[in-house]
Amino acid sequence: MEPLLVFPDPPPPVLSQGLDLGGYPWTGVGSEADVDRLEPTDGWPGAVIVAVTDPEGALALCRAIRKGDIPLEPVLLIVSSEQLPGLDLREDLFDDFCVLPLQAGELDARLKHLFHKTGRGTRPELVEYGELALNLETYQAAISGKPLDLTYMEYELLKFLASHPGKVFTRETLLSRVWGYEYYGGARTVDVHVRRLRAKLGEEHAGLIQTVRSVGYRFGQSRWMA
Amino acid sequence: MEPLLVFPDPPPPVLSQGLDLGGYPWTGVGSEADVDRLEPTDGWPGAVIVAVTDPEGALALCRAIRKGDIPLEPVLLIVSSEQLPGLDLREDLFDDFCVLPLQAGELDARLKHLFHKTGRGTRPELVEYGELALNLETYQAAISGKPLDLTYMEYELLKFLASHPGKVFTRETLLSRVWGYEYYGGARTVDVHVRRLRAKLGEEHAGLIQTVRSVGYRFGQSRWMA
DNA sequence: CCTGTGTGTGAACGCTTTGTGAACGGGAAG
DNA sequence: CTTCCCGTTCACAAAGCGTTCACACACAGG
Repeated sequence: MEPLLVFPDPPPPVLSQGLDLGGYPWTGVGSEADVDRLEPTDGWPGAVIVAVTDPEGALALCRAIRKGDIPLEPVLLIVSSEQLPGLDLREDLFDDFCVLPLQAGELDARLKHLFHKTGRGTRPELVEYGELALNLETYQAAISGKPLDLTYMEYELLKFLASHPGKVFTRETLLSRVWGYEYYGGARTVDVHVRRLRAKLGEEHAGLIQTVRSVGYRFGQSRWMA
Repeated sequence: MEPLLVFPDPPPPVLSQGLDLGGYPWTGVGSEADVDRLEPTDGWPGAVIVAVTDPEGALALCRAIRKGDIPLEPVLLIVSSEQLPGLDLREDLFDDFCVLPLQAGELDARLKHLFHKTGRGTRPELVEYGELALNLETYQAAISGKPLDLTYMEYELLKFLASHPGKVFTRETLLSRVWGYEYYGGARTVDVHVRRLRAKLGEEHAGLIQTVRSVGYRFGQSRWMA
C-alpha cells in the first residue's frame, strides 16, 4: 500500500503512533510543494491532516488538494474540540474528521470506513439533481443522459451550485468559493460563466440556474416547501 | 424540519441532551414496527442509532433501514470504544459513527457534515409568522404553502416586519433600517411597497400589515390583544 | 356637514442590474 | 514558434424595479 499523506511534518505523536499501530505507511509533508515532490508513483491513497497546530496551513492544504488535479479521495481532518464549530463552512474540504483526544481504535476505524466508502466496490461519487449528474471522479457532466462538454471553470461552478440546491449565492461568494479565496476580479465574470452554463444546459434546463435580482444566483428549486 | 429517527427508546441521556442542544427534533423508536408507524409524512430525514445497550437490535434496525425501500440516507451510529473493531464488516450499514464518550459539539458537527454530504444541507434559517414563511437562504417567501414572487425590496421589507411582529414602525424607521441609514427619500415610498406587499399577500392575508394612523405600520397582531 | 391631514391607488419616469456579443490575453499543446 | 482553447473583461442593449407624483378616498375634529 502506498503511504498516506500526513500533515504537518512531523505530525503529533498520537497520530504517528496511531498510524503505526494500525499498520498504515505514511509520509509527512510540511508544505504544498512537498505534496508534489513526495507523491508516490500511483498517487496518494489518502490524507490525514492535523488542523490543531497550524489551522491556516492545514486548510490551505485541503483547498490545494481539492482544487488540484490530484484525485486524492479520502481526506481525514484532525481537529480539537474548540475547532468543531468552525467546520460549518468548510464541509467541502474533507471527507471525515476526528476530534482530539483520539479514542483508542477510532483512527483505524475511520480510515477503514473511508477506504471502504471510496474503494472500488462502491459507486463513484456523484452530484445529482434531477436530470443533471456530475461525476466527480471523471469530471464529466450529463443531463438527461446526454453528456455536457463543460470547461474546467464551468464544471466547478456547476458542481458548487448543484451541491447546494436552492441556496442563493452572491457573486462575491461564488468568486471566493469557486474561484478561490484570494481571488479579486470583476463580479461580472460570474455572469458570463452562468450564461455559458445556461447555454450548454440547453433551453429546457436553462432555468435550473435562476438569477435573484440584486442578490445573486440560485440553482434549482428549494425543497423547503413542506 | 422533520424529526430524526432515534434508537432505542428512550435513548441514553447524553444523546437526547446533545440532540436537544443542537436543536434537532427527534422521535425515539423501540422496534422496527415503530419505524413505519411513527414515520413523518415526508419520511425520516436521518437516523441516530445507539449500539451500546442493544447491539443486536441496533444492527438489525440498520439492516432493516438499508434493505427497506425507505431512502433514509444519513445513518449515524453511536458505539462504545470496545465495539470499534467489530465495525469492519458492517460498513454498509451506516454512514458515520461516534464513539462514546461524546465530545462536546461532535454530535452536532457530524450531523451537519452528514446532512451537507447528502445534499439536504443544514436546517434552513427561517422567519415564520403563522402561515407566512421566509427562507433567508433561498430568498423565497411563501404563505399557506404557496410561494410568493417578491422583489428584493419587498422581500427585505417583509423580512424586517415579520422579524418584529406586533411592533409599530414609523416610515422613517423603516427607511433607515430596511433601505439604509444614509437613505434620503420620500416617506411615501414605504406606502407603495406596503401596498404591493398586501396585494401579493392576497386579500386573505393583507391584514397582516396594519396601518397605524399618524404613526406607521405594524405586522401581525398587537401584543395587547390576547 | 365641512375641512384638513393622512393614506390608498394608478401610472409614469429613470436608474440600476443583468443579458449579450465580441475582443483581449495568457497558457497549454503540438 | 504557432495555434487553439478558454477565462476574463469591456461596451452596449434590454429588462426589472424602485421611486416619485398626482389624485382619490378615509378618518377625525369642529
